[in-house]
Amino acid sequence: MARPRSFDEDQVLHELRDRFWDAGYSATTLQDLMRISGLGKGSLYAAYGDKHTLFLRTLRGYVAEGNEGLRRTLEDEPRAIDALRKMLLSPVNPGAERGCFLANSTCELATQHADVRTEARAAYETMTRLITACVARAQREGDLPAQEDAEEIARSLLAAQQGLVFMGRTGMDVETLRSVAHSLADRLL
Amino acid sequence: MARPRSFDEDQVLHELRDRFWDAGYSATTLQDLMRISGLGKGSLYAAYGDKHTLFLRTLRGYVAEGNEGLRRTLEDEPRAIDALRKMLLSPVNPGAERGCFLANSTCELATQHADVRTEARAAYETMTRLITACVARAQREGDLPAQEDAEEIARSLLAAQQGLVFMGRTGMDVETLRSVAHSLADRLL
DNA sequence: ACATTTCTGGACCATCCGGTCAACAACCAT
DNA sequence: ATGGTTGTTGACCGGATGGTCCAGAAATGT
Repeated sequence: MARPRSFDEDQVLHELRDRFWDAGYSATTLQDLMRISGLGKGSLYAAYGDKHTLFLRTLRGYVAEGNEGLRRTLEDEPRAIDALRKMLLSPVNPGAERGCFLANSTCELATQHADVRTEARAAYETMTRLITACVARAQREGDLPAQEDAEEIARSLLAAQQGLVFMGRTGMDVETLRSVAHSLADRLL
Repeated sequence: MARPRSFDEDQVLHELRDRFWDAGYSATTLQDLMRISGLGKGSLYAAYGDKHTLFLRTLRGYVAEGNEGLRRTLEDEPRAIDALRKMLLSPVNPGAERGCFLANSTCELATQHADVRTEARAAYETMTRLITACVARAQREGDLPAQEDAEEIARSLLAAQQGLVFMGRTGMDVETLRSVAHSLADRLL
């Protein structure tokens, strides 16, 4: 039929996402996107639409991957309590200063872009559901008190985890961060 | 000697801060700042320096006020445990979607502007010290186990509080937010 | 080989950006 | 009243912005 794309759409999307992640939405210019992808303006617009649409695609891709990763983390672990602990400790890693792409974007754009707010809320509701299921499993396995509300515990865990993500974003050193994470895990689980 | 300022420097600073708060740094233009303050470009530059310097002044003012407010909250309450509870619950209010100016700014700018990162880290260290002192008081008053590390508890509380601030920023409805906050308070205090 | 269709790159556009500057206005001390 | 000093304003600047568009390149099916 016709000439095919000369680049891998998903790979470019990942590279551009990294830029949005590190620089934020407003501070990322079309020139940045061109330089990083190696594509011309026309190609970018033809493939992804305008800057905001492109951004939303990278964000949605990130959320989808994150949800899938969380689901795997929570289901693969033999003991649910260990999975929850792993989830809570996940913000502790050498790349913590980058924070979370979704969280950064939410903080930057939530007031002005309703679609980002919607995306964020949906993502955290999904995560809450996944974590709630895992909490319920931990209760069945006898590792968490069965009389407590599973969703309430899940939401507390998620909030605590987001707090850790944020402390990482401030540049808190990994050792302190790890200590706080363990402390929270001990108190909440 | 000469002509005095025709505007209140601090009041203008507060108005401009609100704009940075809601729109973020990059998305706030000089035109916005002019429109909101009612001042010309020259006046803004003469009074506050360039955009970034002006932004840092609003941020530092916010941090200073926040620290002072926290200090008062923690010291005024007769029982330290009540003060800590109040602190943890403070992100629950109708204006929660705005989030925290410092947190929003950190998420947006931490990667690129070292001075914002520095400001954030300093602010959270100060808050940690204030909270640690209050935790120690709660231990002396017999409301928290005395053998635990006060700073560790303080950091956990601060992280949890920041997590709540963030959940508010996502637009989580106030009732759910309050429920999570109480749940965290019950588990951590 | 060719025609068709799509992709590609860059020229082009109007607008807006942050920042400078000089002319003018307002105020105070004398 | 006047002079000196500072504040204020808006015009102006070079460059960057996001976005459009078109001429030509490239790859496919025939």
